[in-house]
Amino acid sequence: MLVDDGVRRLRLHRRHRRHRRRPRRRVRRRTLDAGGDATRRDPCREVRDHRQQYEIERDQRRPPGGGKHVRESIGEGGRASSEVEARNPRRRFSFRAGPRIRRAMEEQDQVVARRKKLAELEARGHRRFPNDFRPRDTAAELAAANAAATGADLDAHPVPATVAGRIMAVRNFGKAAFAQLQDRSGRIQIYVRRDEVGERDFDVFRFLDLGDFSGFAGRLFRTKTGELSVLAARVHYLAKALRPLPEKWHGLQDVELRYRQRYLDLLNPDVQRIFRVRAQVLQGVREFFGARGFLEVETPMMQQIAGGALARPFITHHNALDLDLYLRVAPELFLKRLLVGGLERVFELNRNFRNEGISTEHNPEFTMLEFYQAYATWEDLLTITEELVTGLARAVIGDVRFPYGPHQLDLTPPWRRLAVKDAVVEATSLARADVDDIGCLRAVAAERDIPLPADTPYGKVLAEVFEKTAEATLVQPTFVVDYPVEISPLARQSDRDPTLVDRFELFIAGREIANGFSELNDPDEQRARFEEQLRARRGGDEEAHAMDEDYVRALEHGMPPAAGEGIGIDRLVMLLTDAPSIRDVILFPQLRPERR
RNA sequence: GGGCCGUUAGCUCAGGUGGUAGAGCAGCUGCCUUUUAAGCAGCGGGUCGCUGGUUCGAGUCCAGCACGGCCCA
Repeated sequence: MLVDDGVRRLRLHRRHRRHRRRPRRRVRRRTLDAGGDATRRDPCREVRDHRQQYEIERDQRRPPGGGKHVRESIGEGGRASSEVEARNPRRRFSFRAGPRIRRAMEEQDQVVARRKKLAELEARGHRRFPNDFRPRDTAAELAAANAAATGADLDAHPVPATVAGRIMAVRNFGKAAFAQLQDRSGRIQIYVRRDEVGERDFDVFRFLDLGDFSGFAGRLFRTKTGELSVLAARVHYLAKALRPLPEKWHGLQDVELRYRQRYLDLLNPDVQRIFRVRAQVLQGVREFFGARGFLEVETPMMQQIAGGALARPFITHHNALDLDLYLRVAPELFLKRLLVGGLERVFELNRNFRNEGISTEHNPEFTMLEFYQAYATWEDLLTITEELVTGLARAVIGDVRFPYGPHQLDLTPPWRRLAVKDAVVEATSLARADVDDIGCLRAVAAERDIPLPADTPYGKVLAEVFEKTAEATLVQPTFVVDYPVEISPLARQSDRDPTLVDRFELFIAGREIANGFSELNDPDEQRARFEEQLRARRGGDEEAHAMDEDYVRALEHGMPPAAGEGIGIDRLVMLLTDAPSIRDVILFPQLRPERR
């Protein structure tokens, strides 16, 4: 019933399209067909005629609503599709795919060929997409367990093998063939001989394409060249790939396609490796904090006040409550409420969202580790950070020294400490005394076209100049310290200098990796800081922090002295995988909508 | 937001100065029972991102737009 309905709807759809397509088909024939009517291809045709004809056809093509949807009619079906339809009128489509995708598939001769083979399999009694095959072995396990076995050993004492995976390569000899099968562990070679698998299974193999999933049962042997392979006794068809794989040698190279169709990119083992490392990092972080008595928690990602960081939030809306909500820019204020509640050591490993530009270092959603420890100060965090990051490097790379792009990084602790102002001195022509002078800083800013509103406070000017001049020069791990209070509304003031806070940021390879500080737990001071931020916000600073009354109330109930830190997981994974772009370490990075 | 670069067959890429598009892989047909990007012979496959402009003629020159990349803000 459902299917019938779908088919009918589909046909309606097609009739519709044909309507709009017809004029296009005429255009195409005239301009592109090689052997067509000679008069139509006359190169001396009057241009004016051409233009007129074109405009008439263009207007016909245009749907009544306007010109926007002309592209719906792009890529008419042509011969391939009509032939297939004639041969197999009951061919089913995925009704979830949009008409554009379905049509694109009809056009490709490769898709036609694959559908035909699927039909051949069906005709021989195979289900379209069977799901009852269970592999017992993986490629890597077979290789590891039989690494020492010679060909003679394997022949004398047969080792059974049952594997499943995607067919990545076939070398065919007519009555025998070699195939490369890829499963989650890697690849193994399969040898299929007609006199071993029999006529029926050899037929199955003939109707398999590159990219298809299949299963093989047989025994291990070694080829002339010594490669461990499965001599198949049975061939199982498991799932058809209706579309072809990317080029077998180069893989997907088009960067846009790599991100848009990550499922194809992931067939490349080098790409898989990055995401295995990422998983290793997440697991490593959990083990690290679990071992130190931290509790993993989850706090709201939809917040009524987007607090905890100076950043522009995304806005969403809750219908039942008729309430605008923000996607969180940081979990900080909620994690510190947990300190008030007595949890003392907590961490959260989850996504933040910032409504800002997209670049090689910024994705709108990114993964952040934040952890908070009562009875600790920012200086305790430095050690924890060194231990965590070097531990991850050892686990993932096996060394604390490794290359990143053109740099050779050395994470051997202790890491350098550098005051913000000293970093600016190092990176500019300013003397140490000049850095205290807002005028001098502004001059540097103007020189480098750094926009600064007239009433920007000293601390913010300093931070801007630091960011634009010094950041990129901090290649080896460096804790930058002595941050100005104006840009740190949640951090505890320094006991030695009230214009500074007890805060640090970690830079590696010119990028901010971590940000931590001793927490401000004085509710009166916190309220004053929020009010200062409100003034900046009224002055036009969209990133200034909002007032969070409940958070102040929580502090009024008493928060233990504590220190907390955030570490950007994506950037850390970039370092550990030598990835030049954050998009390389995020499975599905945000892209503009696809338009064709 | 600005600058530079890219977009050609399903994929990877060629296509001096404008003359009507090629290769490899993949696909199809045939041969081949130990190959390693298997091999040999043949065949099919393109709105050259989109829209305009210049021109007798545009993949190629010009403009705008879309998407992507890099750099800058």
